[in-house]
Amino acid sequence: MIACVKCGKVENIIRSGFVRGKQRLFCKACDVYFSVTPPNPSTSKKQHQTTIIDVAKVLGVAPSTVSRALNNSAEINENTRAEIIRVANELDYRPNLLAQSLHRGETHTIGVVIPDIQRPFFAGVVAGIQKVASEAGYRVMICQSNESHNTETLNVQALVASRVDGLLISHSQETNTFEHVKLQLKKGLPIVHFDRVCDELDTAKVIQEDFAGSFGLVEHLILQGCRKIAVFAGPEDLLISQKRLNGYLSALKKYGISIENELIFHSNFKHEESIDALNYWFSLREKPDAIFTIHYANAIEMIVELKRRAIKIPDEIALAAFGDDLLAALIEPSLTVYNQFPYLVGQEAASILIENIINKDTFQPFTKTIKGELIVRQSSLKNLNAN
Amino acid sequence: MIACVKCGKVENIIRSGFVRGKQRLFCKACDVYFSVTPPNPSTSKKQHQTTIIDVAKVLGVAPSTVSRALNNSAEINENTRAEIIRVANELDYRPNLLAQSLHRGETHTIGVVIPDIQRPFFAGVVAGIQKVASEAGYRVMICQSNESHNTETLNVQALVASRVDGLLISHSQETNTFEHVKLQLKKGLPIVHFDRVCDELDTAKVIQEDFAGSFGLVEHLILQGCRKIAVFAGPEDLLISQKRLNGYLSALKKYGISIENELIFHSNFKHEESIDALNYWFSLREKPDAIFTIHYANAIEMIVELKRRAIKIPDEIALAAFGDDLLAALIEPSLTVYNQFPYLVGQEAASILIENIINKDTFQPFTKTIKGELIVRQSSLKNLNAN
DNA sequence: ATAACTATCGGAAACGTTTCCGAAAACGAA
DNA sequence: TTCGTTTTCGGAAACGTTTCCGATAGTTAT
Repeated sequence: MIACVKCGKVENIIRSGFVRGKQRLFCKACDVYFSVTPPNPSTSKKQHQTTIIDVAKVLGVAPSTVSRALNNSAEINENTRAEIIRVANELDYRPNLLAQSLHRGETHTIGVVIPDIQRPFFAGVVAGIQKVASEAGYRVMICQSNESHNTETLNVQALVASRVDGLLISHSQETNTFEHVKLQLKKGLPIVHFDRVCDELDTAKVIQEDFAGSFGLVEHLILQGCRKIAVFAGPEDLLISQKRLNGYLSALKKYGISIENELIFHSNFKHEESIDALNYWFSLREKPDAIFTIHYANAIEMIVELKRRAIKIPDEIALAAFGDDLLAALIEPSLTVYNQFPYLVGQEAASILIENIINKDTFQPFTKTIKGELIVRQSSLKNLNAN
Repeated sequence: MIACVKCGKVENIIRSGFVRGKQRLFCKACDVYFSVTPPNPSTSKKQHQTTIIDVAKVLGVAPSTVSRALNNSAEINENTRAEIIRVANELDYRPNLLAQSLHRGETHTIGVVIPDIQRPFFAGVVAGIQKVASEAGYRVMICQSNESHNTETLNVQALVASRVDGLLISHSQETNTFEHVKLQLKKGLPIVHFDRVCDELDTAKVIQEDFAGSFGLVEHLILQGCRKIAVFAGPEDLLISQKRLNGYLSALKKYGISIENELIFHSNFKHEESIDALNYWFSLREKPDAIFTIHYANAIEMIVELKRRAIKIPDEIALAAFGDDLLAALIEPSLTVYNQFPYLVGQEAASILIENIINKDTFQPFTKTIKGELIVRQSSLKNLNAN
């Protein structure tokens, strides 16, 4: 028979139901309800990371004293501090950043949303981001959208839940509405866009010379004597595709070359589409004498296919592409490209975001353009080959 | 004149020093000390992420009620739950994972330490890791050691401070002592090694067939008629280099080919060393007729250099390498390789780690070997070219 | 009417860390 | 000795969330 938790007597106890799998009792004398608590299971000493409380116990001081010692406070005796630091090192104390960040209201973590880490451009950007972040004492949390708007939205939500101090975003191909970003911007979260930016949001941006780079590549093809230049573009909604396409159109216009719609092929950058475009263009009565792809991987795919068809590059058809990689230099013929300097893009983006985080109240969003470089290689050198 | 905080009188007040930039006062009547607190600065309503407390205030319920509603508790009325969920969505409530993880004692985050994200092998591994982790509800935090033992140690410490639930580690080239990992293992942190593992630690491991892959590549070269096969190895301390070198040695032995020390070149995988090795080998009285590199990037570098020297591959010298990439297939001559399937390595490693995290008390470390694939390409096909 | 049960809400305390404050001892000046 | 200062420690409360418990109203069975 169970005794009352208040008076200790058993004669006035009646049952009062089962709640949460446990018998509840009522003492009529005291007007008190209570549960029958099972015997305390042996709380085995569980392995865990050392806490400030563990260090404090070893030394017989308060946790606040340990904290002061480890954090350059003036209100700690130097001998006490040295002793605390000694024990903390002995016990391999590592601050719990969860607790620390919860208290401080900042995590020193920046979230990065990119389409695909396996793409050399984005791997390069991430490397640049990590370099700058690391030097500024920030961690980096990377998410991949895999070109899906929905995944991108989930990524943003997960990073917000992790309470990142700021976001670096390069949008997925699919993303054409931006509520998920707008909402966080409104809440005051620092956000910097890079590469695939969004013109309707007042964020800082790091972009490349999409227009000028494109213009320069097409101009170079024109100066090589090309007159029927086909362009393999991306989705019509994708801002960088629009800009690069405009550079193409502008170069044609400058040199008085008429624009032919059948030479403009819109795609989702897929391999099969590279082949489709080639098939289409080579079925025309007048074939193109040059191809410009706005994403270099498609140019690689086309080089492989043209070589398979024994079509001579650049004699029969020249190639030029936006973006660079070691492969572009080593494939034969080597590919004429516009190098975007992804590592530098990453560095700039991280640098601007950190400035935004630190000077949150005064930061004014701006756009930083990273100047790329036209690299002429074998794939477009028609005149040289004419010798 | 300031009044006593206790009795409200001013006549018994004396000064009692300056502490923390503020005047302290003493009331002789009450025997009470206090500071002069400056007027409360206007606490402007600061923008922040919505908390459970915000939702609770809107509805006039307790925070614990909101928590119960959002977490499938049985002790919440369905109407109350629906109302709370409605308001939470309206206010875009996102759980604060810092607080949640602090309470639950787990972060659902796994830490990954790799040498370099820009290396396609590791980018592929990371992609595989992220796939499995994401499906299991885990986040991934990636750190790069940049082949430095010290940076690797700092990475581990940072991840521990972030209270990751487990670690996936591929060691840097420099790392030859493992105290930093042993310490965390002793604290019960789940750890899985992949690729560059450590044999002295009782962790689960995901490895490739270093020996067998190497053996197969060298055997293939021998069957192509090569008899003076040079090997471009890594640092002597690096375990994967040792294993791949052993595969080389074993294949030579199987076919009764004597081992010549000048054909074994140890390096740190640097580009300049690729050139150094070629210079050395071509200065020998008897030049090698094949080269096996244990890291494919060096083979690429050598192909470029040999072509520059107008040395015919594979007629004069064949090449084969450990590791694969698109570039290996597209360079000319295309490179014979052992493909390690990095994405699969990443998937397996993440899968094992998550199992370790979930079944922490019963998990037994084991080693999983990922079977790779020998891919014969142009760089080693001597017999075919003899026609 | 009494006993026993169920449903569901609010409050308290925990997680680890930080920072503010008072307490109290020590010191220096008048 | 009194007044005024400095040093430095411990305690309390905050950060956001979760989970345990009791409180209390309602329901059912005897």
